[in-house]
This record gives sequence, C-alpha cells and structure tokens, in this order.
Amino acid sequence: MRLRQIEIFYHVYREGSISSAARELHVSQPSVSKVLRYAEDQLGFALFRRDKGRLFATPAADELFVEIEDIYNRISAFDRTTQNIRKRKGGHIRFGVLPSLSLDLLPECIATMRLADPEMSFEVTTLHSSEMNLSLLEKRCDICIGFGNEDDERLSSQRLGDAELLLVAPFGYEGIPEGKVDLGFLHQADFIGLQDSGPAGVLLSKSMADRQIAPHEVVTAHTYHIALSLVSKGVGISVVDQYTAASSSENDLTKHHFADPLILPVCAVSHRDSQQPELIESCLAALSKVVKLMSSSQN
Amino acid sequence: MRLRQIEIFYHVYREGSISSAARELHVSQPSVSKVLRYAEDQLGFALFRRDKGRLFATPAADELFVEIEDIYNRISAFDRTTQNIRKRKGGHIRFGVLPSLSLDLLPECIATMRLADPEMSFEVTTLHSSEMNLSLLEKRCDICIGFGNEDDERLSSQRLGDAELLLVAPFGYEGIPEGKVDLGFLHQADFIGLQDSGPAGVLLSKSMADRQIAPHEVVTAHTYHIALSLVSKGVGISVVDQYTAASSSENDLTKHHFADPLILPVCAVSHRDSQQPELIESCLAALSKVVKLMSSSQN
DNA sequence: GCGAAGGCATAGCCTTGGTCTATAACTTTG
DNA sequence: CAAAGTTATAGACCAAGGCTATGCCTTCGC
Repeated sequence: MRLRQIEIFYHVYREGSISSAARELHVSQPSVSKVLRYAEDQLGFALFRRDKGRLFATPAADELFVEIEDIYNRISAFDRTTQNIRKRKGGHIRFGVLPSLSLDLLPECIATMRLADPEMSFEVTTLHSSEMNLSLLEKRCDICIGFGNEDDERLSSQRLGDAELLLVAPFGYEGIPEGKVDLGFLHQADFIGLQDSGPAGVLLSKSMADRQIAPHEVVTAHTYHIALSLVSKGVGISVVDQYTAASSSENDLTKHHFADPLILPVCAVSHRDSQQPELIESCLAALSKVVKLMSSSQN
Repeated sequence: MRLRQIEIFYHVYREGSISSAARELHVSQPSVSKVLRYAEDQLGFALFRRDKGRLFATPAADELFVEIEDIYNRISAFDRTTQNIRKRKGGHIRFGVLPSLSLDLLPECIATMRLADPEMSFEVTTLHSSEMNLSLLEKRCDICIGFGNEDDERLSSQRLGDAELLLVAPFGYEGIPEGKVDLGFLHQADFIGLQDSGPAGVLLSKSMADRQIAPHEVVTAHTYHIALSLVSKGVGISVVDQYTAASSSENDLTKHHFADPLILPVCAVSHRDSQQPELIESCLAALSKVVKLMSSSQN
C-alpha cells in the first residue's frame, strides 16, 4: 500500500464515508473513491463492503486499521519534525541530560545560549548514565551531560566543572553539627538510598565502604524527587548532588557540605565525527562557562 | 515525504551509499539518486552532503532517521499483515483473553476448533479485565474471554461455563483437612494476594468480608505465576482460579476445593454488530463445548 | 602517471498513481 | 415525487518513479 492509499483508508475508515473523507482531505470525492478502489485491487481483498450505496468496514479493514492508526500518527509527527527543521534558522542541538541536571543546570545553560544567539533551537531528553553512550552513538542526541567520562573512542568528553554531593536532612534533624559534616555521620543513620544512581551512587558507596560506614537504608527511592520529599517528611537523611539539592522546592530540609567533599566531574560528551563540529564546540564552551559561573555562585 | 522517499532515505542512510541501497532495493542506481534528490528538493533542506562523490549524512538526516527507523519497521509489519490477510483461506478470529485463561483453556479451544476447520486462523492477545470492553469497541479483537459480564449495550456476552476458585497450598501445609476446606481456614493465615485481579479478586474479597475473614497478606504478587511460585516455596497459601491452578507446572503444591465453592462465570464477549456474525457464533459454540468438557474432566 | 573500477548525476523515455470535471445511478428524506 | 445525499465511471492531465545510456569524478593498483 502506498502512503496516499494509507491516508485515504485511514480517513474513510474513521469518517465512515468517502464523501466526508474527501471533504476532510480537501480533494474531490471521485478521487478518494478511485484511490480506495485501486488500493483494494492491489491488496487483493476488499476493505469495505458496498451496500445500498453505503460503506461498511470488513473484518480485514478492522484489523488493518489497528496498525494504520499508529503509523498515521507517527507519520504526522514526522511531518511536524520536517516542518520544524525547515523553519530553523540557526543551529539545532539535541541534549541528553541526567534527570538531576535537567531542572537547574541545563535550563540555565540554554537560556544563556539563546541570549547569545536567539536563532538557535534546542531539544532536551532526560537519560540515565547508562543510556548516554548508546544515544550518542546512534545519533539520537548531539551532546550528553552527566557525571563521569565516556568509555568509547568514538566519543569525546569534556569536563565542564564539578558537582559536589551534599547531605540533605529534615529541618531540625538531631545531631547535625554547624558547618561541615563528617561522612561518618551517616553511620547507622536512617538513610534514603537511590536505586540505579550511576556514578554518584558509585562514588558514595565506595567512600562509605572505604571507611566502613554503613547507614541504615530505610527506603530505596527510584527518583530524586521522591527521595527529597521523604527527607522533608522526616523519614531519614540522604545524599544528593548539589544541582538536585538546588532544584528542590522543599523548604523543610537543610543541606550540608561534607568535611571531605565528595566531588564528581560534570562532563559533556559528544560524537567525534559530528557534522557540525564548530556548533558543538561553541556550545561546549558556553556550557563550561555557565557551569563554572553556577558552581561559584552556589558556594 | 512520500512513502517511497522514506524507504529510500532509510536504506541510503543505513547503507551509506546510493549504489548499495539501490542493490538492496532491487532498483537501478539513477532511480534511487533521483528520488533522493527529489525528496531533498521537496523538504527544502539537504539530507546528505556530497563530497568527492560520496555521501555524508547531515544533522537533519540524523534527526529524521531516529523517527523514520520506527516508521519503517511498522510499515514492514503492516505489509506482513496484508500478506497474511491475503493468504488466509478460512475465517480469522482475534481473541483477547485473561492471562490466567491463556495457557490452558484457550489453547485447548483453538486446538479443537482447528481440528474442526483447519482453514481457520487465530490471533491471541492477553488483556486484563478492565481492558476488554475497550478492545472490543475499538475492534482490536473479535472475542474476549474473561470472568464476568459486559457492561455496554453494544456488546453481547455469553456464559461459556464456570470457573471455581481453589485454595493452593505448599505440599504438606499444616492443618489442611482432607476433602473440602472451609473459607475460614484463610483467617490469619499467611496469604499471597494478587494485585489488580479483577472479578476473581472482587469475589474473593467480598466473600471474606462477609464472614469477617482476614488473612495475613504477606506478599502481594503481580502475576499468578509469581504467586504460585511463592506458594510452592512455602511462603504462604493463595487462592486462584482452577485454570491457573491447572496450568501451573509446580508440583510442590496442593489444590483444594472450598466447602462453599466460589464460582465465577467464564464469559465470552463480542461486538453486537460484527461483520462476520456466523463465524463468531460458531466460534462461541465451539468454545462453550470445550469449556464444558474441560470443567467436567477436571472435577 | 595512467587505466580500471566504483561512486554519483543528468538526460530522455515510459508506466502508473492520483488529481480533476462531468455525469450517472441509487437511497433516504421531506 | 422531487431534493439532497451517497458511490461509481469516464476521460483528460500531471507528477512520481522506474528504466537505459552516458558522463564525470575519485580512488586504487600497477
């Protein structure tokens, strides 16, 4: 079946009549009639039963419509994408970013870059650490921002700045010292852990293992948002990166630096053989600048 | 973009060259070249950069390919469906069935119906109770089989037979009497419940509530398979319908009838204005026959 | 350095898918 | 019974997409 035949079948099936499908598609009625008939000839089976000058869908049409509906929607979305590409003036960058960096760091960066060049357009997807490399290699995005380095020679990574892991505790949590906190404070404490937390989780659990610190993990949360919410409800304490901490709207919690700070590199990773290396370069430069600015203002 | 243009773009992008795409598609090289060029003209932007007689994908092409890959796969699947429809000789029925009935009851029915008419073909999807009506109304399937009646005047339902809920317990479970078991046996027992279990769950919890029986629900499982596996491991006892119980391969558990049996109707629901009423009718008759046969042989 | 091989593009020709207008036949409705 | 709705057919036309033949450019091996 050709695309036009699919379109016409889709509308005739939904409208239940050739005439109204023709009106919807802004073409003549005989045109729709002919294409539909032609499609049936090629398929080798009828899509509609003609009875007293009216159409009734056959079981085969019911079955095909289930698949066509989906295809049609995707084609429509695809057409919108081509429209968007055509209308673009400046460059276009597709970001993949950790959920924790998506609420604070990246919006700030994009705002800054758009000020510098209002013609540029952006696309943002959130990804987990483990998905980033694949997404870049399959060219589903242009720049990924996360904690840690690439591990593939087709990719290149650049350190934008640092992210510090902070202790977050409910407001007025017992026994928290003024100023910096020792990591040992976590020992035996009621702790809210994060599942699948990537490099941040690795760094934290490694640091704790080195000093034989074992918190009492009362809840394992799947998202940072839930973890912070649990902290603010007094369920326990947790450790998150500074950007997650900053983006939280919870004001029932306090944030604390560690005496021996836990530092993670914030890295931007991109494909080595991009078709628009200058654009990527200028983007990375802008990112790096904004990240440095943000981390200095947060201390 | 027309369908042919999408197909050609897809293959050129994957192969990296017009010539090999042409070979793959079994058409001439100039043909592919021309369609690709034409597509670019219509889109208003280049898909490939031509450099020293070779093609290199542009960022726009990378972006479009992400969507096209998916569309292409669906079109391929759709083409296979049209092939299948064309090749069919006899009737075709699309079943929607509860997971618990999908392993034992429905395969038995289909085997019987195929013996009676080897030309018929079938399609089976598993659905939850809550999805069945919608699936029928949207004509995504022809007959749904579950516990309980339809609740929509556009649908008609037929009782095929009964399903009894049985107590399942680990082999040698303490205190289980010979013969029938009273429902009160569940009170305070370590019980494995089922989440989202539809009419079966409703019947059971209602019966228990009436007699103020409250088991100790130690695990809530998401699938019957997990529940049965937990029972056979001695975690607790559970209640499932006879077909689920029969389909289990666990032999570390025992099955018991209740003194006051918990009976659910096994119903087949179909659309009132089907295009193939005789086919549906004969199917329902065959189903009814098989179900009656099966439930008598199981007692 | 030159010829062979393989890549892409253009030209000219043909088939067919899809559009239109005009018209006919049939159903339902007022 | 006429009016307004439906689908189907006929004939003309244009554009999409296929083919062969050919030319040009790059790369590779001798």
